[in-house]
Amino acid sequence: MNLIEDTSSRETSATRAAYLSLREMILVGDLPAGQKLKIEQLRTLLKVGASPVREALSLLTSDMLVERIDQRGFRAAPASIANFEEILTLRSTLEDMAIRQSIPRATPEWEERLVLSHHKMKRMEGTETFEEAHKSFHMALLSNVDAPMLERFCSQLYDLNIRYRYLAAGGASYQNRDISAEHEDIFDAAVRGDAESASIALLSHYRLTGEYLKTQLGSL
Amino acid sequence: MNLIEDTSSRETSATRAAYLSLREMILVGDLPAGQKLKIEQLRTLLKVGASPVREALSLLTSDMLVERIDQRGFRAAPASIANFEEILTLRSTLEDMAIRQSIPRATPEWEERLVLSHHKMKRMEGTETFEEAHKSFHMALLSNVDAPMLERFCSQLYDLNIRYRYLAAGGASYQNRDISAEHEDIFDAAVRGDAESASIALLSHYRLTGEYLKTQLGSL
DNA sequence: AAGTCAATAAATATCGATATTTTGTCCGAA
DNA sequence: TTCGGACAAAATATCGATATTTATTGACTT
Repeated sequence: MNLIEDTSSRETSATRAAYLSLREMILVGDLPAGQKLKIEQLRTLLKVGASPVREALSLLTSDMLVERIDQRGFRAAPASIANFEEILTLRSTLEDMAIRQSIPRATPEWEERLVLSHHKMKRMEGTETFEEAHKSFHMALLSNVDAPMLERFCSQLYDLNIRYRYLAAGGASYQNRDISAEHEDIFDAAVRGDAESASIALLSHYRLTGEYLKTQLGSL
Repeated sequence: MNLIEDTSSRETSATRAAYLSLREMILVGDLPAGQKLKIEQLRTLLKVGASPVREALSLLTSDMLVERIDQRGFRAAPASIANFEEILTLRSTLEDMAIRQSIPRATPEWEERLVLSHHKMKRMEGTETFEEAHKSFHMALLSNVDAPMLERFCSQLYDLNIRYRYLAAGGASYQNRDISAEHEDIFDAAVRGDAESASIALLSHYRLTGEYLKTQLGSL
């Protein structure tokens, strides 16, 4: 009897499931930066064998979220102010490059993607799925660049940055800024086809967020 | 009795050995771009179990030398002119950034590293270890940048580029250029502390190599 | 003859057990 | 007390076997 996949069937491989779980746990801080990641411990936590766990951890080294020390296992990538600043610098350079390539190639489909993701992001403000929508918006901005590796780098760096947002979230998170307005500026310039303004607004957005986060990250 | 490691003892883990072998095979083209990489086949070739092979392949996806398709195994990353051009563009941007940070931070140690690697590279001209020395020289130029991720990106992109050199090596490899002189220019500017000139010379070196390689890559 | 579906073959993914290496601890000698 | 060094415990790395999934073949229907 071929049971229709309704409840318990596997959507994907155990490795992929483990990869996604571990990644999320590292991003939000359930697995703190620098922590040793013991195979056996994760094996029981994720209810899979050692092989998928090891493979997932190996894949996470791609994303620079996990460090692998030969013969000595894995650990969650350490966090530091210096690392945060490097992420910020690289992100600024690469996203600048990407958005300046993306906007001039504007197509109706791209504009629609942009409008939609911007709308969804505004709708999600304050909810727990905002993070996801926020990333979608930022990636949509760059999604028209015909450069897969550049996109991948930007996505990686975006994720690395998220971790620091969660790390900073402990402090009083009141910000003296109107973030929606910043997004609006980027969005407007992009739709208008003004790559120069869009890039400036985007980088300003990152710089301001970066400076704010740094004040909250004294603990590092 | 603690036998000194002389013949058969393992230098490192099986995974690391497999990783290095596979990487080399992909770089030089023994495993052609786009080819399916079957576990069993590699398992017997490398004389290790399936786990280290899978783990090595997972690690190689970090380097963008291997693609992983869930539930459908691995394949050597495809090659194309577009990919080659993207590598060239990213490399130019990132190495420009790196060398401009690296040179102003010059220290005696760094200068010595540079002099040494440059000397070794000249000595190796025409030999089979030239590739290695060439990479060492280029990495030494950037090695003074206090930005681990940037260094890693540059190193990755360098390796990706190597593959195209091997792909192009079939054609008549006569080049109407004096490559030693180009290296000399970069080296002199770097030692002199002239980041601007060094960057210009470096990027010119990459651009010229890129244009030459493109003429040899018609087959893609 | 083309397309579909079932049966077979091949390859991937995963598990459980074991070997190897690293880490931690305790004891004795300087 | 401290520094090594052996022993014990823990964790990693690896293997071999098996379960799942995907790819292939070939008969059967239209």
